[in-house]
Amino acid sequence: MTRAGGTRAALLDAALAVFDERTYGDTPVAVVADRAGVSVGTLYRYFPSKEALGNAVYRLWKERLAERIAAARPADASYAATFAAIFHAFVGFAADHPEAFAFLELQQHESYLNVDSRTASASVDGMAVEFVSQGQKAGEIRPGEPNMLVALVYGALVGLVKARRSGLRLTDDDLAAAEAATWALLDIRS
Amino acid sequence: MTRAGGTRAALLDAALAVFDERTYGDTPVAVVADRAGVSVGTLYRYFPSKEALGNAVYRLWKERLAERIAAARPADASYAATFAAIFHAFVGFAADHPEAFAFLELQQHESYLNVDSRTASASVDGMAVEFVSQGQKAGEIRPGEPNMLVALVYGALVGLVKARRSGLRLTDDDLAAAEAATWALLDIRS
Amino acid sequence: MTRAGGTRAALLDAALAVFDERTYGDTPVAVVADRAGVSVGTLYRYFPSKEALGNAVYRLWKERLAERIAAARPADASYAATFAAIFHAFVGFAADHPEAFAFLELQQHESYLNVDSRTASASVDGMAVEFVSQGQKAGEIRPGEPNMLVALVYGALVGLVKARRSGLRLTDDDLAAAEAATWALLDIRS
Amino acid sequence: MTRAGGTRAALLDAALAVFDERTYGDTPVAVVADRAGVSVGTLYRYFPSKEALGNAVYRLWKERLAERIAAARPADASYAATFAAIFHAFVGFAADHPEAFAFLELQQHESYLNVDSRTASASVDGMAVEFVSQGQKAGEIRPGEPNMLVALVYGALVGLVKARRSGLRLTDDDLAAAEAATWALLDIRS
DNA sequence: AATGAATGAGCATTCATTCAT
DNA sequence: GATGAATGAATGCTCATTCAT
Repeated sequence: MTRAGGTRAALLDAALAVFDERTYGDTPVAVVADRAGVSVGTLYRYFPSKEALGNAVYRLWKERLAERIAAARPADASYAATFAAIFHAFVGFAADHPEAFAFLELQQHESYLNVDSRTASASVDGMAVEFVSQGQKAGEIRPGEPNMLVALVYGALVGLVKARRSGLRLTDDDLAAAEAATWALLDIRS
Repeated sequence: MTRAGGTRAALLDAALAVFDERTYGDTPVAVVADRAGVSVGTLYRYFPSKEALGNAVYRLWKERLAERIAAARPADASYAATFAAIFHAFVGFAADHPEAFAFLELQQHESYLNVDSRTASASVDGMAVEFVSQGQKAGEIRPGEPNMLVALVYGALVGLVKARRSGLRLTDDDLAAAEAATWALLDIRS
Repeated sequence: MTRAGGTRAALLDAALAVFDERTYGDTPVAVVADRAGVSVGTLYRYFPSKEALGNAVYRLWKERLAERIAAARPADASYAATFAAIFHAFVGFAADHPEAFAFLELQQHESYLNVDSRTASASVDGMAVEFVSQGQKAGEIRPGEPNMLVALVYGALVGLVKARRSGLRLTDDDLAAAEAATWALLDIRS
Repeated sequence: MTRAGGTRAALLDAALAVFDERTYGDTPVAVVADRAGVSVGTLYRYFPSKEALGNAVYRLWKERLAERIAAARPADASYAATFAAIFHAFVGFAADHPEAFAFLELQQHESYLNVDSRTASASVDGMAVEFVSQGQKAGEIRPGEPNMLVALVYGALVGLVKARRSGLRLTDDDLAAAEAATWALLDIRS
């Protein structure tokens, strides 16, 4: 056990770590159990299958990401300011939990995600699409299919995090520039 | 055999098809051989291992993508026009070879790519970085770490293609809007 | 706990029930404990191993069967009447305790029965063989190796119970006919 | 490979042997493969699962038993003579293939037999029930539910073979007595 | 050259048994 | 006494790779 939260939390932590180092598909459950400091049998006491474990990890972190973004959104602010807040929440999440972000966005989960996990994922997307739609109505965000704009912005952010993961060192100024550039994707004035 | 190019080409075709339908990691070599209409033994006559096959597919299509982008780049044109050309080449490649694009950009290859494959990948990136650097010197592309800007743009493009793959229908107007938005990521005037 | 007899009896009851529904070999001890309403740990307080539990269940019911047959045997009666009494005891036992009879006679226990259980089993057989031998001496039962005749009769009865278990519906008249037929196996006049 | 018939036949032979020595449920597939002199992987090339292997063995021998009984049945003969022929076929089969007979009749297969196997099993039963029904119409076999009479006779035969398996030595005279006794189960004159 | 049978290490999962609380 | 979390050996099955034909 590596955490106060007990065995289950230790398993979720260990699973995230090793799923990130290798990949969900390339990680034997024995490796997860080892990392968590428990036996395979114990892992199966907490999760009925490897898939269930993968879904639990996925959902846990998607929900944390969703919460962080939801919490970051200021009540009254311009769209540019709101975007900045959301952008920082997103990049901050990726900075604080790089393994979690990489696991969520850089791996393919199609083959095992269940409906709850997909719902959690859709919730993050939904918030983003809604944000864009409202910005368009307010005349602050460029016109166009909102899902497409979200895909572009989300993809850009994922690309950014992926590049950092590959070794790209970025200063705070760089990140500020990244924010400005990404906002330009949406800004009606660009 | 499904191609004039012979058995090797048939295997590369089959591999791309099944690696896209499933995943490199989830695809038994027997499935590739079946799809190519040959036996496993024959597959191993052309490729010494599954990894070698995966690398060959990866490199083949990364190189085709690089060629298409290189060919698309106009000799003398504004940076905006050059960007438009590159954007179209990229999106056109994804439209013409959706399985290839998905295999290249939507899967994780870290665990098996060899140095040649990584070189081929870097060549696409290198062209993009060079384009951005020159644009910056010419005062047309916003300042900032060129690798970072490339990561943002490349990520946005990948996000766009991924969204289409997930079922998002886009009109030509939508794509024009996407191009404008993505160019705004770089445009010094944004 | 489902019985006045306490935890041990509850475990024996539960074990018989689930060993019949599934099979001794296919039943995890946790299922037995659950059914008895106790924890696995408690099961192991009463029985040192799964084998010990299996043997206890086996012996318990073999002994009950032996007692019932012994009790049914009339003091003075013709062999035909004695046979009828034994037959009824046997069939009555199977009717009253179908799970017990099925567990005893329809499963394979060779892999785990200990010597006490085998002794209990032999006691039932012994009574039958002795009955046949005496009947032969009295000129009422057909000649032949008594163990063989017992095997035929016992097998016929097992076949009958097995058929009922498989869904064959029998009236009282049918059962009377079965008794007559089975007696014919032994009757020197047949 | 232990047989001319090739790997598949060797696996069926090995499976019967070890399923008889232990039990279907208690036999790891690795033991079957070992006995057949092949690797586990090879076993799975011939049978998609352990269940499939179990069914194949079951069906193979049920069909052989059915064939032997069908072949033994004389065209024109009294019911007693026909019964004698069937009895001898049955006991002869058990004598010639004791492991097959034990596997078929002394184990529980309910948990894995598929519909084809059950059909094969029903074919043996069906022949017996038909024989009894016709004998009843001809006034040679005692009245009563034919399935019940078959269950008694079949059970008696199984009991006989089981006893021999347990070490009971029987002479030809004993077997003749067994036949007479078993026929008495059916004979209307008993 | 082509085939496909054979191999065996590797993986997800189960379950009898133990023991700290 | 009772509990149930923890253990880890065992099992069914897969699949990359080899090699005799």
